[in-house]
Amino acid sequence: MGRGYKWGQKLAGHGFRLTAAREAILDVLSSTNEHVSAEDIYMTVHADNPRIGLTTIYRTLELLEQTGIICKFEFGHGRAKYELSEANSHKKHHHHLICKKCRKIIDYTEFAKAEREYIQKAETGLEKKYRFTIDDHLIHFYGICPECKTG
Amino acid sequence: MGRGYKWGQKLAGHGFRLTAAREAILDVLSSTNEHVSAEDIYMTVHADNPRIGLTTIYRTLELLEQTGIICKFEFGHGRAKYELSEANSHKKHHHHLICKKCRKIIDYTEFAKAEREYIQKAETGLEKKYRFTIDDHLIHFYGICPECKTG
DNA sequence: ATGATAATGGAAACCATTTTCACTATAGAG
DNA sequence: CTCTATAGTGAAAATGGTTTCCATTATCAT
Ligand SMILES: [Mn+2]
Ligand SMILES: [Mn+2]
Ligand SMILES: [Zn+2]
Ligand SMILES: [Zn+2]
Repeated sequence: MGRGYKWGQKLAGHGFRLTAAREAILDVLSSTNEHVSAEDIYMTVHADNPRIGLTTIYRTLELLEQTGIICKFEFGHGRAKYELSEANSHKKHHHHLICKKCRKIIDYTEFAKAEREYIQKAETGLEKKYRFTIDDHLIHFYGICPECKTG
Repeated sequence: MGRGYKWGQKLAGHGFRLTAAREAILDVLSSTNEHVSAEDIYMTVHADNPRIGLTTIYRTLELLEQTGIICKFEFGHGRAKYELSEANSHKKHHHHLICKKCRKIIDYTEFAKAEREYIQKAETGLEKKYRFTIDDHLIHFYGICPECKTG
């Protein structure tokens, strides 16, 4: 029951195999708190295993997103970024604080109570009024980080 | 004091001219409630004035965004979408409800009180804890619209 | 082992957006 | 009004992240 076991189980549950490439990609995602791009992952994986191509990175990221193992974010900075989903990391449910200048992205988990209240009220109300079935939400705050203010 | 007057003033305040192309683009944005892409705008503008090129659409959208006249959204569907900013339309402050299947986007303005409470609390707290200066936020809810459920 | 299917990598294609560059329109000086 | 500097423009080319193609390889069930 090695490190890959958990992922193997997860993927098998969706009819996929845990290959070396997939494990390498999941390793990168598991061992960072950053929000990494396909190319970030490619470069890290490539250092250890140059046989793994960028195409496989993209394919795997799509697969992992479909199976709910990772989340994809388009912060509007050109390239998509990924992180392990809540259920698959020790990260708590969080939202993002983004510096408009340097593009730093901070996960914050505070204000959970106030957030739950608002989200819950809004979701219920929107489901009723617009007859949507809502299953996800996204909250970003934008501003200037302390480094960019003084710099 | 024609229709373009207001825009002329706004742009002049930033050192820009109100040209025919810019007015045409602002007309499109003013006369829709949808979230339109550069190409949407191009096609509409092009019908009346085929001399206006797509490059100018992109350039103008960037300019209008910089001057705060419009807002750009990257909903993650490949192309950016634009709408007049709050101050420049009769739309109220709103957020978005998005169908994951058909990509329909609904503006909602409900829950303003609960939202203000949460936003206010979060912003204050985040500014204090992370020393950011926050000036914007974005909230999206995702789900399936009624048409896509029955379809 | 064998055949069926899943996974892979490199090259090419895709496609929204940006850049380049030569040209045109305009405002402001004189 | 004319001249000139500058702002604005369009077509074509470039860009760059992502996707598709296709021939090859790995893996699973029999
Ligand atoms: Mn995050
Ligand atoms: Mn909107
Ligand atoms: Zn910053
Ligand atoms: Zn729908």
